[in-house]
Amino acid sequence: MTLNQEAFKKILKEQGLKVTNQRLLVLEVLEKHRGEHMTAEDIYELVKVDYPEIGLATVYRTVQLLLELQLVDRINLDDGCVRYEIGHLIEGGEGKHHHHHLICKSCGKVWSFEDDLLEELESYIERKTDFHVLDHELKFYGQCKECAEKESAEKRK
Amino acid sequence: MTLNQEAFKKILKEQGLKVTNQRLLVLEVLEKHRGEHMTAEDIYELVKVDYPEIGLATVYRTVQLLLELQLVDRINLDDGCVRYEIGHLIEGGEGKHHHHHLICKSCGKVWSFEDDLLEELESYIERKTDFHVLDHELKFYGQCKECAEKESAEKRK
DNA sequence: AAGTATTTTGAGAATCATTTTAAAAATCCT
DNA sequence: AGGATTTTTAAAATGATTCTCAAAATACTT
Repeated sequence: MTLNQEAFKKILKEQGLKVTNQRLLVLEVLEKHRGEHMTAEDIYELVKVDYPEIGLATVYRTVQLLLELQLVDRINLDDGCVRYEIGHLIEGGEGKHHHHHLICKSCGKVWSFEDDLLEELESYIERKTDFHVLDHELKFYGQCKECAEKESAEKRK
Repeated sequence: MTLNQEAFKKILKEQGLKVTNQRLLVLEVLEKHRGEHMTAEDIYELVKVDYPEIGLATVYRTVQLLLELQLVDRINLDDGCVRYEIGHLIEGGEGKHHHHHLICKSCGKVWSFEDDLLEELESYIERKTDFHVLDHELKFYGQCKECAEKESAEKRK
C-alpha cells in the first residue's frame, strides 16, 4: 500500500502535479477495493469516512486524473454511471494487462476474466482493414451460476 | 423498406402494441441510415423533417422498444450519449449476426468489423468459469488510416 | 519559516442525456 | 362510430457529471 503511495507521489511530482490528501485517499480506496467496479459516488462515500471534507467534484477530478495517468481503468456497464477500478498494471510490473468483464444480465454482478486472447483477432483486423488497433474493451453478457440456479429452482416449483 | 415495415407492423400486433406513425418513422429513419450509429437526438431531427409533431421522448421510448424487440443494437461510445443502429439480422435472415466496432481515438469515427470470431473465446470462458455467456460487445480503439496519415504529415513538417 | 506563484479544492450552480408525468390524441376492437 | 386502452406530447423532473470561482493548500524561493 505504502509502496504504491510513494510511487504515486513520485508520478505526481514528475508531472508537476501536487500531492494532496484527496488524491492519496482516492487512490487508497481504489487499491483497497481492487477488483471491484466503483462509481465516483462509491469512492466519495468511502473517502468521506476518513476525510469528511472531501467534495464529490474532487473525486470526479481525481478519478479523471488517475485515468489519464493510466493508474485506473474505466468501465461502462450501461447502468447509467461510469465505474473505475485500480489498474492491473500497478502491482504486476511490466506491460499492460488486459482483462474482460462478465456481466450477469439477471443480477448485474460483474466478474473479471483475466485471459485476454485477442491478439490474434487484433492482428487479423490490422491485416483486413486500414485501422491500427491500440486497445480494446470486451464485455460478455450472460448469466452467473447463482442466477441460473435460482431460475431453474423457480421453474421446478 | 416496405417489406420490413410490414414485418414490423406484424411484430407490433403480435405483441399487442399499436402501430403508430411515430414508430414506423423511427424505424424507417434507422433503416435509411443502416450502418450509422445514431443518437436519439439524431433520429429525432430526421423524423421531424416528415413529421414535425414528434416529441423527443417518443423517440427515446421507441428506440427502447425496438431494442427490446431486438430490431436495433445499442452501442455506447463513451461520448456521453447512447447510439442505436438497425439490427443486422432484420435483413439477412436467420441467426443473430454480431459485429465489432473500430473507434478512432483521434477523430471519433466508427467502423464496423463484420467478422465475429469470438465463439472460441466464449466457449473457453464457459469451460473455465461458472458463467453462461449469452452475448458480447467488443470495441477496438485505435487510429484510422486518415488520422495516421495526418499525423505523420504533421511530423514531417 | 515566511512570501508568493500556482494548483487544487469545495460548494453550489450549470449542463445535458434521459425519464417521468399527466392530460390530450390516436389506435383498434366490436 | 363508440369506447377501452395505449401512445403521444410538452414540460417538468432526475441524476450523473462538469463547471465556476473564491478560498485553501502546496511547493518553490529566499
